[in-house]
Amino acid sequence: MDYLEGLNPEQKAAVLQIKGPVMIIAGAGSGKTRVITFRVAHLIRSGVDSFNILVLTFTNKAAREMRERINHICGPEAKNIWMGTFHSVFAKLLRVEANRIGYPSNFTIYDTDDSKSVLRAILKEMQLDDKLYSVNFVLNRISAAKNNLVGWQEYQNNEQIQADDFSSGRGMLGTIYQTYVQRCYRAGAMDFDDLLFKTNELLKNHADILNKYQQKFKYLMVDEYQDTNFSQYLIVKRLAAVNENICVVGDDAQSIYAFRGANIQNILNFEKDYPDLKIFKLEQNYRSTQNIVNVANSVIANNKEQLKKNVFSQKESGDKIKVMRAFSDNEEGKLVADAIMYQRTSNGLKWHDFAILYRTNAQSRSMEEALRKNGIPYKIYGGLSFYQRKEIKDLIAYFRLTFNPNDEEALKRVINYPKRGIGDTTVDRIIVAADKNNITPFEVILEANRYVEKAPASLNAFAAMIQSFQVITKNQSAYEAALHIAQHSGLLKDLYEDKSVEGLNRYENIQELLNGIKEFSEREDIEEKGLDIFMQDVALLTNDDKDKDKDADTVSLMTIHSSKGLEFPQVHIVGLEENLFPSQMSLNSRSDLEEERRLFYVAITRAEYKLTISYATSRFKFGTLISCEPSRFLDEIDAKYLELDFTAKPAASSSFDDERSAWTRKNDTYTKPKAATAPPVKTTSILAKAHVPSPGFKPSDTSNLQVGMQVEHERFGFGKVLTLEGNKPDIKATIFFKEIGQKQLLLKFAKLSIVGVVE
DNA sequence: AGGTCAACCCTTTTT
DNA sequence: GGGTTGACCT
Repeated sequence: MDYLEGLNPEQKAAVLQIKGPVMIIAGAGSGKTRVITFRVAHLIRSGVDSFNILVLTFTNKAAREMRERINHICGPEAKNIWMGTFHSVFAKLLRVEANRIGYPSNFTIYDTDDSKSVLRAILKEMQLDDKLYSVNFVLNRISAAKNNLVGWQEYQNNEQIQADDFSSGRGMLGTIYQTYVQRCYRAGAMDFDDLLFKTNELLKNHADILNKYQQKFKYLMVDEYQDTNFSQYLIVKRLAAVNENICVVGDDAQSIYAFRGANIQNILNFEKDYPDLKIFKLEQNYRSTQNIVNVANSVIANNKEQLKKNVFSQKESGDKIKVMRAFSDNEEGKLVADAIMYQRTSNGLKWHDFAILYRTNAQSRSMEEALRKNGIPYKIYGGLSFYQRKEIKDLIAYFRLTFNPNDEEALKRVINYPKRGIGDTTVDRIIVAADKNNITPFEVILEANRYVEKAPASLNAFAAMIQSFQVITKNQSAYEAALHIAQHSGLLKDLYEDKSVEGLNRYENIQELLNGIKEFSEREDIEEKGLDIFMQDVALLTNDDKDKDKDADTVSLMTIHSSKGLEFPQVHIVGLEENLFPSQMSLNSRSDLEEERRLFYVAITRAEYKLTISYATSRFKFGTLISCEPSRFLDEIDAKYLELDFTAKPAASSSFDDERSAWTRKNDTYTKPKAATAPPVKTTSILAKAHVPSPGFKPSDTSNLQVGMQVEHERFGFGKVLTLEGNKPDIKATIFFKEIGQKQLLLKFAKLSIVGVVE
């Protein structure tokens, strides 16, 4: 039992308790990952069949790393464990059982963009006020319903929900929800929430299937349990109901995903579901200095709802937490960059010892600029992932359409990209015909001449192309098929011909995706290697799943949310300002504000020995300068842990005799140098303001327009006709306009009035 | 059908 | 400040 050495008593007890319900409350930096991996290893060593273990994690990355570590201890047995995110594990399960709920096993997984696009179409068709029914609002509402296992029927029949919707003037939400579900079904698609919703449906309505998986997953572990939602909670509860070998691990203080449906009550009330529960608390923080741990504790103490624990560190007390003030977001970037430069040089550190954490992605820009100016290498984590880039989504849409021609979002994406003369009008006609005849859009295209008026010949060609792809993917390897599709769709050529920097980049990204598929084709540890298998969980892959150069020596930039679980020797938390952190959206309720505070807690506890916090007193927001107040969270830190660094001062220096009051003083003693707050200059183009039509301007009949005539154009002003070319309806005129110069106009469109014949 | 330009959101956080 | 949408032009 060598792996049990080096665990503290509490960790060891948690690892050894393999039977019955277990809850491990793991404070930040308390060795949680070790405990989980060792516990799984211990299950296997104790004779549990690795096929009977299910481990649910928050990210794919966490699952991969854990599997590697278990593999290290237990060898290849580790491969048999079902391990992954809720979404990927149950997507896999649903593909096996899809026919039981009326879905094809090759169902598409719609990502958030797809979902929004479906909703946009529905809202447009229903002609609803897009202020009242914004896509984001509607999607959130539907998502919340699904995460609470409220289907559209129940949504429509629930008096409370209906009363709420009607009182806010959004009585159509139930109908939108219904249409959305039906559209997804018609497209053979599930959205992210469906993966959990449908799993619940499956387990609830099919006793044999529930029984099958209860027998299979005799041992369950759930990581980051504080971030599970009701839908996830119920899946776990159902699966664990017979054996009750359920172990959840988490930290209520780090629950930061309530905004997307996570329910902190799942962990706070876990004991109620399992009276025999054994609770273990990991309270020793092995990551950070005492000062950092104490600061974190003092902040989180302001929250009411939490499980009791006492996180402590036995490391040195360490440096105080430095607080820097800047006068603008750009200056904040500069201060941070300078501090990193200084620290690296004077302590012989690497760039990768530093992380900059922020509340919102938009804050990365000022940081990036400062780092670039100083020649500091950096990498942004999160943000737009590889798989969210347009060109990647385009090619993947071709793949999706090949395997599931009913995938309407994929169809809309590529039917006219690259351009093949199938415009919006034709697409609209296809959709209308599909609705009318109760068939899918692709079925309409297959018989375009029958269903679509003025169907362009390119429609038939498009259908034939997709069908040829279907043949190719059956007979060729994933890589060969993918390359074939990239070439024959015209996508590769289209990108190749774009010689701009971005175009080149896009072309390279496609090459990279193809390379990835090639690697997949050549893998030896899996049997099925078709493109269809590669595609199965592409929608679930995220940023950290494609880290090619993670060993690079760079400063890390990321949102606090994506920093969860990571640690860095030196951490900068930036933008500690009211309305930014805590976010303005969180100020209305105690629970939202407490979530912000937990977020701050997470940020603080990423640091090993040096933590620097900064804020700016003014910042650009939506292109305009606003002034900012220091965050209330700064007030919550006991001053004895802090070291204020206000050396960056504007010309008119300020007096900070009373340091504590510096935060709270609403009107700083110095006057902020009046930044250029002149109204933003409207950069109207020369064209736009070129001409105001003469009073009574009216386009005249131009069928007998002659070269040399003087004309007036609605926007371009007065000019003279230089040449006329082309035949009847498509006559093109070259006209020299006094104000803007020469232009070519098609007479059938141009709004011209003949002023006179001169010369 | 397709390209260009102004107006319009917008910023929480993401599996 | 930046990306997306819709109107208008060709």
